[in-house]
Formats: sequence, structure tokens, C-alpha cells
Amino acid sequence: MPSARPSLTLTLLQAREAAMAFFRPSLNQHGLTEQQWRIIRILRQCGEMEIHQLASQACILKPSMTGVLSRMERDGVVRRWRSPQDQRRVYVGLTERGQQCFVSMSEDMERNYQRILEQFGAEKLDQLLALLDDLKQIKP
Amino acid sequence: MPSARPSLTLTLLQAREAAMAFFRPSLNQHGLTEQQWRIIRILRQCGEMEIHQLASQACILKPSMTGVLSRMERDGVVRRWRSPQDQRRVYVGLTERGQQCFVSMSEDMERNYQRILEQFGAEKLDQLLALLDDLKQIKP
DNA sequence: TGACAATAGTTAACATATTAACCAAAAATG
DNA sequence: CATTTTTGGTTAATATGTTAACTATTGTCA
Repeated sequence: MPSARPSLTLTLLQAREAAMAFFRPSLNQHGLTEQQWRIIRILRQCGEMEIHQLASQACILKPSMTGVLSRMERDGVVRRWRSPQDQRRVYVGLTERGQQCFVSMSEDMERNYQRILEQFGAEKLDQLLALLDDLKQIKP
Repeated sequence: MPSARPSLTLTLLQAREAAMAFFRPSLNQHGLTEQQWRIIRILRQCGEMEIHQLASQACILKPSMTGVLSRMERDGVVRRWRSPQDQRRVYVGLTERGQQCFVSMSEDMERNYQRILEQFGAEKLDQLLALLDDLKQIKP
């Protein structure tokens, strides 16, 4: 029964699960998956972009992206189009319905975020986000 | 193009991906998935336990657990048995092969961990783990 | 005791993760 | 200019995530 060092990646996962528990009910009510909401949030904030950029930011691998975007396009929340200059590149952006989807979610999400702040504290959250931003920079 | 607050859950995910990038090659070489390694690591540290306890610690939902444990049992790294007192409860533990699997991985994992420490720093890692442990406590 | 609720796991259906293999278009190179 | 390499996406196969519904077993309480 050796008492080993705590696992960084497992602790990150457990902490994220604790935070996600605040948001999951809202996602379910709006019929959105985690991945779909990440995409909507990023596209809302950064505007249209190429698929591989979006995949990198949203932590979704390209093969998954293919399916996720197909379903979101089917549901009318995003649209895709190829660059005329470079036929390899495909751009993605929110549709009007996608914008509305973000707006109708944002009040709920803000409320959930405040509940986390109440339990965790604003200063600690700032510290945590700063450390996480640093950790994001490490490379094998 | 509103500049919103950074997303806690997304930042946690991105940071975890950055850390996982150090370990994934070793996992692949040993033919283990992330989930399988989490299970092996937890069982090694805590000993045998019930499935729902393991699921909770490993952040794996019970329906996923069914499949993961079937495959690991098929491969001979874990074994399952029902409690005679309470026929609902199923216990899981590492087999001898499972123990060996952990040992043969641990050198690699320790080396990867050290590489993260070099880039990130031991103090910052301690701070981060402490904050994450706090964040794990929040409840909706 | 018997109806009922709670618990532990599984099954089903769909969505996503992961690796490898593949294809088309563009860039690099000789 | 033709060959090769690189880049951006897709397809395929297997593993896992997620919710809901379901089974079996145990605990509760009138």
C-alpha cells in the first residue's frame, strides 16, 4: 500500500469534474454537450477561424471535430466553408442561431460561475487560473 | 467580439492536456489507455475496493466502468468478485500481472514527472495541487 | 411481513476520444 | 516541371463519455 505522490493529471481531472458539476445541468437543459458549448464559447469570443485552430483551443482532436461540427451544422448553430485561396482550409463560424444559443446560455453560466466564486473565493480563483496558464505552456 | 472572463473548466482542460502530453507516449508504448492507467494507479495505492468507489476516484462513470473493467479483466490485469454478504457489491483488485504492469510503468512515469517539474517548478506545483484539492471540495 | 424506496451494476443509444491510415491540395525541392 | 514533403481534413476501428432505463439485491417502514 505505498503512499505515492499525488497525480497531477488526476487531480486536474477531479477538480475539473467538481467544477463541471455546476454547469452540467444547464448544458442538459439547453441540449448541449460539453464539447458543443466549448466550441460555441470560443467562436463567440474569437470569431470565425479554421478547424485546426478551433480544435487546438477546444482540446478536441481533429477526428472528433469532424463529427461534432457535422452535428452542429445539421442543427444550424455553426456553418463551414472552404477558403477559395487554399482549398485545404475549412473555416467555421457561428450562425445567427448559434449566437442566440450563446446569449440564452450566458445568464445561466454566469450564475453558476458566481456560485463557484462564493465557495472558492475570487483571489484563489485568480491564483489558480494564473498557475494553470503557466502549466499550459509546458512542452515535452 | 466580446472579451469574456476566461473559462475555468476550459483552462483546467487545456492545462491537463499539456501535462498529459508528457505521459501519453509512455502509455502508448505499454498499450494502456488513460483510464486503465488511472485505475491501475489507484488500485495500487489504495488496494482493492468497490466499483463505485473506484469510479468516483478515477472520474469514470459507472456505465464506462463496466466496459473498462471487462477489458482489463480479459487482459488479466484486474479481477472482480462479488461480496458474499451483499450480492450487489462487486470488488476489484489488481492481479499479479497488474502489479507488474504498475512497476514496469513507474520508472517512465517518474521520469516524465521530473521533466514537468523542471519546466514548472516544485513550489508552483505544490501551490497548484493545494488549490486543486480545494477546488475538488466545491459542491453544487 | 409486504409494499416501497434506495443501492450497485448493467444495458442501450448516441456522442466523443484516440490512434492509424488515408486523401486532396499546396508547398518545397531538385 | 516533376517528385517529394507537408499540411488540413476525413475515414475506420476500437475505447470511453453521457444520459436514461432497467435488473437485482438490500434496506425501510407502516
